[in-house]
Amino acid sequence: MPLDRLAAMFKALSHPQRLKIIQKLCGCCAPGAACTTRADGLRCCAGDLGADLGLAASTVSHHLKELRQCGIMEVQRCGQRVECWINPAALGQLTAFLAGAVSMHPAATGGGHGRSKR
Amino acid sequence: MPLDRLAAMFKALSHPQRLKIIQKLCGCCAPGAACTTRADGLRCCAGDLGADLGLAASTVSHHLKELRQCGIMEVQRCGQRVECWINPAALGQLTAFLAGAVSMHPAATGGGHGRSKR
DNA sequence: CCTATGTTTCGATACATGTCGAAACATCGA
DNA sequence: TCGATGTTTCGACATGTATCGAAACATAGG
Repeated sequence: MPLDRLAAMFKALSHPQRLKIIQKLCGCCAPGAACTTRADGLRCCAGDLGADLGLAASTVSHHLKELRQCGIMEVQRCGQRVECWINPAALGQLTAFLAGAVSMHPAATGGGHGRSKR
Repeated sequence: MPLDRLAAMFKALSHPQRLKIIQKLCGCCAPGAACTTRADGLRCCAGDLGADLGLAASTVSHHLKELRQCGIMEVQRCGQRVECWINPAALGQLTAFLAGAVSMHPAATGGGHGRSKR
C-alpha cells in the first residue's frame, strides 16, 4: 500500500465531522442488512447524517465524497435516497500501517528494532 | 479521547512526507537509546530527515511541528541538533479508535451490532 | 406530466496548508 | 569573540478545504 493512498485515507479522517460519520456508520449496517429500516434509527442515508451533524446537505455530500473517493465508504442509490456504509477493510489497512510502524519501534513489547516485524 | 484531538492526529498523518517521517522514526530509536549514533544510520535529527525527504530545512521544521503539536512526536535539543522520536502511545490511540469502530461494525468477526463492544 | 423529496453540482467566500528562500536564533569549537 | 553548523521563524505564494445557498439532477407517487 503506497504512502500516498494511506495519506489520502488519513486525510479523510482528519475532520471531526467525518469521524462522527465513521462512528455512526460503524454502529450502522452493511447494505441490505435488516437494520436499514429507519425505525431502528440505524439507517444511513445522506440526509439522516446531515440532520445528525447539523450541516447543510451540500456539505454532507462533500464529506461523503471525500470518504468515498479514498475507499473508506461506499454508497448505493436506493430509490430517492443514497445509502452509505463503511468499508471495514480500508480501516483495517490503516490499523495495519499504524500497528506495523509501532511494532518496529524499540519501545514495542518484545522490543527491538524490527523484531516481530509485521 | 475527543474527536477533535483524534482528527488533529489523523491530520498530522495526512501527508505522505509525514508518513515517511513516521516510518523512519519508528525504525529508529527512543531518546538515549544506544542506536542514536549516526554510524547506525539511525539518528533522527531534523536535518537528516530533510536530506532523506529532499525538502528544505524550513519545510521539515514545519512538518515536525505538526507532528509534535498533536503529540505524535517529541523532540529534544541535543547540542546543535534536535533529536526527535515517536510517541507510540499516540499512535496506539489512533489504532484503538479504528479498531473500536470496526468492532462495532456488523461485518466484524463475531459480528453483531456492538457485540464484543470494545 | 407534475410535484414532492432527497442528493449532487456549482459558485462564492473565508480560511488552512505546503513549499521555498532569507533572516534570525542556538550551539559548538577554535 | 568569531565563524561554522543546525534549526526555527518570517514573509510570500500557490493550492486546497469547509461551508453555505441556489440551482440542477434523480426518483417516487399522484
